[in-house]
Amino acid sequence: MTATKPYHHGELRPALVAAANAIIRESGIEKLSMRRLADQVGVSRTAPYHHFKDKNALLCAIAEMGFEEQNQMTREILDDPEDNNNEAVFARWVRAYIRFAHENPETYDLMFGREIWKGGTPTPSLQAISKTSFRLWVDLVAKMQQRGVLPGSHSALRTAQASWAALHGMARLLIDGIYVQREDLEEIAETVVDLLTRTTPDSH
Amino acid sequence: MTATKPYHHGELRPALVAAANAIIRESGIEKLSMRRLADQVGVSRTAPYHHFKDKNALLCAIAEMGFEEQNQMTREILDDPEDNNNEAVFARWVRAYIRFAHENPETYDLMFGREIWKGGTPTPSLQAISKTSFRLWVDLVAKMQQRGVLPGSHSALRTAQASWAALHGMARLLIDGIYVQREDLEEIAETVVDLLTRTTPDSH
DNA sequence: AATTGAAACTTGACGCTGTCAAGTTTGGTC
DNA sequence: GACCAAACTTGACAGCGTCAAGTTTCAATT
Repeated sequence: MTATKPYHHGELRPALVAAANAIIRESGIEKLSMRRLADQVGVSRTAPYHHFKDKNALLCAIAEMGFEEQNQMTREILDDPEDNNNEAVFARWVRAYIRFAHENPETYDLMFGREIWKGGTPTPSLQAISKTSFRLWVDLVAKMQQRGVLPGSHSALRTAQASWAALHGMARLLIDGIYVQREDLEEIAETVVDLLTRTTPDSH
Repeated sequence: MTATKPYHHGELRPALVAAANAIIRESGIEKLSMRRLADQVGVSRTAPYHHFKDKNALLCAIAEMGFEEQNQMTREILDDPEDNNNEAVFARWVRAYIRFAHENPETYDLMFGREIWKGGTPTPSLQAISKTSFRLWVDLVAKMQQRGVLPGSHSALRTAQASWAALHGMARLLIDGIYVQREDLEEIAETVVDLLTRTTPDSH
């Protein structure tokens, strides 16, 4: 084993992302600083700037990973071969979405929060993947409309926007802990699903 | 006019709040610093600390004002004497909520955002007024349930939590500008209202 | 095998931040 | 007129993002 640490780290970029993820997971985004991060990985303060233009760029990279994970999750549900059960798919997705937000609150904040989308400047690639992510959601909504699980009274896009807003609001409720006891969240999610999926009286 | 500025400002606290509000309105929360604020008002860096324990306390005070404004808005709609029109009240409230978020995005962020509720420590008085605010919302939801505008399938509390999540999600959509063109927002709001207010088939 | 150029990394510095400690000025009360 | 508490100031410290200039290393060309 090479005891003397080499000048070149060799795997700095992935190491940085991993360490950054660990920090935000354990201490929150506000505790993540470029200097602390560099320290943790064992390089000098400015070394990270050779792999990320900005702190913003670093945060975007983390958010991007979050979208990748979430998209994969969505695709699994969308492409489930033995998806005979019309009703359950939508509820399953909602549960999965909330679970993701619950298990990765800080990443979720980066993905959808002010830090990047308002304060900072989302990377082109981040914009791209978030767009893809939403498109997947629209697809799923359209499918649910065809099945009569979601009402077809508005376009798939509008319905997707409206229902995603509901989901996002719940995630925020969960993460920020306002207006809600954490134990109640599951029941609230159920309520949201019920409110959204009540098909119109003209079913048949 | 007293040309030589006196040692005691006399109205520092309100002046600070006003200046802080102006700063966040024009430049966003991230541009608000205690030093810049003090500078703007014309006092030394640490003068504000005699009126606010913390930066956090200052932010809480601003958020509190936001809740006061919003609560007054809610009460006006709740207590409207000539409220004959069952349907419209709910939609009106939703529009008002979204308008508030649209016109005071930075204040809205403070009221419900991470900065205070996760990062910082909400003042007791802020907690109190936000609780009041939510209670008003539950009251309105209960009223709407009695009128059959909102479904009574779940308790007023759950329904309020779920529907508020939808509203909050829309506000975030609007403010952060993700997944949505600003012009579409009105139509999306309408969609949300439609989704929530479709009364169940068992109306009578 | 030596040279060269780019990439990875370091140290130093600047201006910004929140806030603590200690000192100064002021207005009101006994 | 003395005194005290409140309002306010200056100085200081540690931390932040990041730019500029220097050093080390690796890999490819000659």
